[in-house]
Amino acid sequence: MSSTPRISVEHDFAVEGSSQAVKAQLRLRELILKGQLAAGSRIAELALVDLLGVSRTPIRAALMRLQQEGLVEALPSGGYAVRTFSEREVADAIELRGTLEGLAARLAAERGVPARVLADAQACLDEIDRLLMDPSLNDEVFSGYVRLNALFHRLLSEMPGSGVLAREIERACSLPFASPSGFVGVHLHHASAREMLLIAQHQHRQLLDAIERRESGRAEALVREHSRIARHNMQLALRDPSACHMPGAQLIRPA
Amino acid sequence: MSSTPRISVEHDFAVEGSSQAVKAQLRLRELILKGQLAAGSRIAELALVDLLGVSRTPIRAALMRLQQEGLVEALPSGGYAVRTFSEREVADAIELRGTLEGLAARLAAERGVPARVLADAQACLDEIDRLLMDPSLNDEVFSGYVRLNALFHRLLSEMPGSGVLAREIERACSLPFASPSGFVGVHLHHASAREMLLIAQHQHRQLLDAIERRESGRAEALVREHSRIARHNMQLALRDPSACHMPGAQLIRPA
DNA sequence: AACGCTTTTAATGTATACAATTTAGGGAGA
DNA sequence: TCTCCCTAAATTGTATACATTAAAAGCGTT
Repeated sequence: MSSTPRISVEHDFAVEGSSQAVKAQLRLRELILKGQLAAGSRIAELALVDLLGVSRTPIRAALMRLQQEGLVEALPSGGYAVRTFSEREVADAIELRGTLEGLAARLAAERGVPARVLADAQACLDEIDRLLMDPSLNDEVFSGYVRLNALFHRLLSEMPGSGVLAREIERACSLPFASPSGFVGVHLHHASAREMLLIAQHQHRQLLDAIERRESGRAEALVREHSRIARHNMQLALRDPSACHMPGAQLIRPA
Repeated sequence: MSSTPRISVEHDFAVEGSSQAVKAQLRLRELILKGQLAAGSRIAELALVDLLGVSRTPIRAALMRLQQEGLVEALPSGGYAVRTFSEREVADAIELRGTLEGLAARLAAERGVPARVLADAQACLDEIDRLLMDPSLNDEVFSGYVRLNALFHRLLSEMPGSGVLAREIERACSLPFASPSGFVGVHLHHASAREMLLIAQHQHRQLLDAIERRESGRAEALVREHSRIARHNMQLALRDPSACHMPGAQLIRPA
């Protein structure tokens, strides 16, 4: 890459060095996504005190934040429960993300993007190209793709220079199956695995081209179509849940 | 109206009968929007204890919720401050709402809308028509318009039957100047006041027609154009701030 | 007089005790 | 046996005390 990405991915070691509330939030999210808290079940705060080793105050703060993220829902009688999602809700969340990213792409094309950000995005796509030249698609290559794909989408959300929109997109991506890299690993052991990534990468290239040419309508349409891949992958994953080892997949209740 | 609206507007008397945290949230929001807490200033929790008469615990909960609403921002050194908005941020928030409502309109047209909801929306528009027949446009008529306009947009957000999307739209409307009725009172003492409302109402009618005819592209485009009225009103308001008595207007910092 | 350091003050983050509400369980009655 | 109600346990909501950290004021030095 031409420059160091300014936004780093969350790492587990970030759990240390922050406030107890943030620690609790990260640990709780991990517990929910790994399925260690039964989907749909009530979350007892006292149980988390023993489990996380912090008092109820930061736990309550973490639960409120996770509610805003959408991972837990507030019960009418008080307290929280691990949220579950219907197939339609997942599809809607993906559609929502696609629409928001489409808005970002349109505004980026209309307003113009700083050369530095465009260069970063180009370098990110070059990096993905380099990865996809390897036909083996082993786990290392794959996790590299996931990281770079997330980076590209993050750069896209920053292109219009709108904090309001960037925050909204980040919110929409907080659910793992709504995020750009959510269902990307569905075909991993499937023949069409590499093909899908090549198609997605082609859309990445066309999108960046449209933004550079200030073709806002084309940019928006491309992003929306791009999000359909995630939706397609989701439908595949629900047909064969065993092949889907995405964190949080058990939160999706079968139809 | 043909049926009682199932969603009521927030009333002040709802402050009683809820939890202390909700009371604090509503009271705090009122304080911020009325400008009783200086824009951009830090919010001392202990000061709110005296001001609101509740302990710090529900106050902290309220502040976290208001942060998610966007009215306050977390300071890096801890605590919160009353948030301020640039003109561009306000414009982006309006554009965001327009885009989300556009998605709702498109999905409503594609999926179809329950007859009951459509009837409610029609009745709501009829009611607005009846109001606009009065050429005087006094305060009572005007506040009635604001209420019915908010109701119509609420019905729109529910039309696709997507909780995910409805929640997101509600979030986007939580900022008063991003909400559908935010800047609607700008022309109140202006010659073009009634004209603008008539134009907006025409767009309402066309939108509902498009949704009923399942013309999703038209429906989405209409809603986006509809949101441009709010943007236009905002620009008018910033030219003549004295005429703008919208709650929270002082949170917008001049360019 | 201006800058920097130390000390003091005040504010937030956290833990815990208490109150109020909810939920589960058991017993009496139909 | 099922239902309803009443009691008791458990859980959440709230208040408050404590700890930790940031802000501010005062003092000394340059």
